Amino acid sequence: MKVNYKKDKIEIEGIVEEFEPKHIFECGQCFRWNLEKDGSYTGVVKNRILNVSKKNDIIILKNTNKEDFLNIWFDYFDLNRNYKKIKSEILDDKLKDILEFGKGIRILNQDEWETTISFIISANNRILMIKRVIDNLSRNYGKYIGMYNDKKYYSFPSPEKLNSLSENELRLMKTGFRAKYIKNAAEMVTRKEGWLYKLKEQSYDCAFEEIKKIKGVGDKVGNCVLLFSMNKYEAFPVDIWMKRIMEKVYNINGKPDEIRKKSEKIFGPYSGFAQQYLFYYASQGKLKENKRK
DNA sequence: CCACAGGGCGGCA
DNA sequence: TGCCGCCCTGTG
Repeated sequence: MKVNYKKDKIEIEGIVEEFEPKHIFECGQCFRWNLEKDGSYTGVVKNRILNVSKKNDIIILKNTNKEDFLNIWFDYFDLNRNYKKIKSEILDDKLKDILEFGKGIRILNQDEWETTISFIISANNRILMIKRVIDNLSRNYGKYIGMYNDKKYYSFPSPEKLNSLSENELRLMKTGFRAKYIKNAAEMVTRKEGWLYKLKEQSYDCAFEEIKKIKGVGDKVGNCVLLFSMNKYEAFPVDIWMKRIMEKVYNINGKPDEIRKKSEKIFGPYSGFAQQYLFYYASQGKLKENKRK
């Protein structure tokens, strides 16, 4: 991997096979990246606005600088990890097409708090709605960061800010029955200072048990938070799509936790990566296409 | 009007 | 423990 720092952008060469913006931002792990007219993606991470695109096998980061690349983006995009190697570890005949379909997926290292709230919102919800609710929260209760391409951007609201809101105010953001869960999460994270951020250092089992103490965080949401913000790659979120694809491809069924344990036997320490390729494939409707053939 | 979508809770056996 | 009705909201 080679990084070139230019005046108005940063160019990354040599990882194009393992970095596909569309697949990274649309595989269901994040909700604050949006497609621009020119095919690039713009997103908000903490209090930064970043634009990502790919041209001629070069990854281009705009609206940033070297310092932020080294301090934030390198870790956020998981650039220290060899995805080619991971894919070769989990590759089998059954996964061949699935890994090819989702080529260039990377698992982002996202903020624990934002990820927790985002996936509480995801319960029994659709991606478009989830994005809308997160946008409502940020626009109304986050901090104004600045403009990019004539659009205004806001940070994700802090635990303290959301804790200061009433359940009804949260409902006005179209959170629905999840409002009380968000309120509970904000209370816990505000009250037990540092609690949420320490989970990253703990074992999967311990972190899983802890995160589920938040109302609205069950097995599926908890696994998402651990996988997408706490480097717990044995996490294996099982939703309806994962049930479908694990049954169809591996003939595995049962309760979510049983599916997770059986999957770990197949994929080992790389379960979380395998999950992301499988989920993306299934949720994009590729399961049905195979059925017709 | 009804089904249902990327779950989880609480009540009840 | 395990099952089941219910929950906000938007879309078809």
